[in-house]
Amino acid sequence: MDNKKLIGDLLHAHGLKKTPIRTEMLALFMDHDFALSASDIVAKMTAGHDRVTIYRALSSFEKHGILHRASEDGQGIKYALCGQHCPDEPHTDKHAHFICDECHQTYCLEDVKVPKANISNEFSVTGVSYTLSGICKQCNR
Amino acid sequence: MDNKKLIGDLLHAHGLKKTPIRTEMLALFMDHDFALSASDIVAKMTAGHDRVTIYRALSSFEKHGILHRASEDGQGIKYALCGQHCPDEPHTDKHAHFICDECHQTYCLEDVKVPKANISNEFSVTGVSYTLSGICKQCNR
DNA sequence: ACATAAAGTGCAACAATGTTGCGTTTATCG
DNA sequence: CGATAAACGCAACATTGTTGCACTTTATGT
Repeated sequence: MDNKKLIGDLLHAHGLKKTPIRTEMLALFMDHDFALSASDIVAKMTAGHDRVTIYRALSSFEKHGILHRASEDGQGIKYALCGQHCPDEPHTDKHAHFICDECHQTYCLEDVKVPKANISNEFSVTGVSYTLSGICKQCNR
Repeated sequence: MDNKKLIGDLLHAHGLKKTPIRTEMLALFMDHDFALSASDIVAKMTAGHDRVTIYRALSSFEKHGILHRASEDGQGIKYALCGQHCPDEPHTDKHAHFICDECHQTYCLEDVKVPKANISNEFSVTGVSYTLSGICKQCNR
């Protein structure tokens, strides 16, 4: 796949610069079907880059609707690529996520929509998160 | 309310010892209708106790089905009291939670049940979490 | 009441995640 | 090419959570 071109366009479309680090980061996200944390990325990058750079890139990507938070299970925030039509904050790409108890990967369940909330109107709901856990497709074999 | 007696019974029923620290901790949970984190508790306790002690008490309470994790939003794990009939791990008291974007408190929505998951059987689901966010009843006034 | 075992507490030290400030480098656009 | 804004790297720090070890307190049986 020619992700290089795709990534360049993606960055450009959001007014971000196409740097080697950010290109490699997005390539990593495209190469995995599960979510990645900052430390996952640091570990997978070819050259050893500063953690701060990764954190700042992730924040920027989230703000621009390129990535969304897939889970934050105490071992850090994991991000995944947003769908095609996800705008800047607030994100609208609302689907469920799955966290594996064995390998601790987080998967986006794109086809599982987050259920509508039915709740006392003392609370104003603006966000919903729906997260399943158990054993994932890989560990299940 | 005579929570003192209640708390003693609760601890005893789980084979835990009734110490001043743990009694005060549980009293704190009974006095608040939102979830508390380890640092919340350290701040609210009358005497300055070691963080480690609080962490270990929280873990113990969770293991014995006295507390459950209400949220873990990056600023730490918040716990809340379990319902009457919650057994030891795994917890079965499954309800939704609400996190306020303004005051950052977490509320248990005891009457909002967690929706059933409808998901590919490549994944084995054993846990579900359903968390709403927005503005809470206090901040909404 | 007393001894004992188990549970609970405190201290020190540590690991991991995430942030901020600041100076330098790099990409992009005219 | 030159200017500007974004991106990067380093140092330093805050917070959350853990572990090992020694000591204290609670509950239990006799």
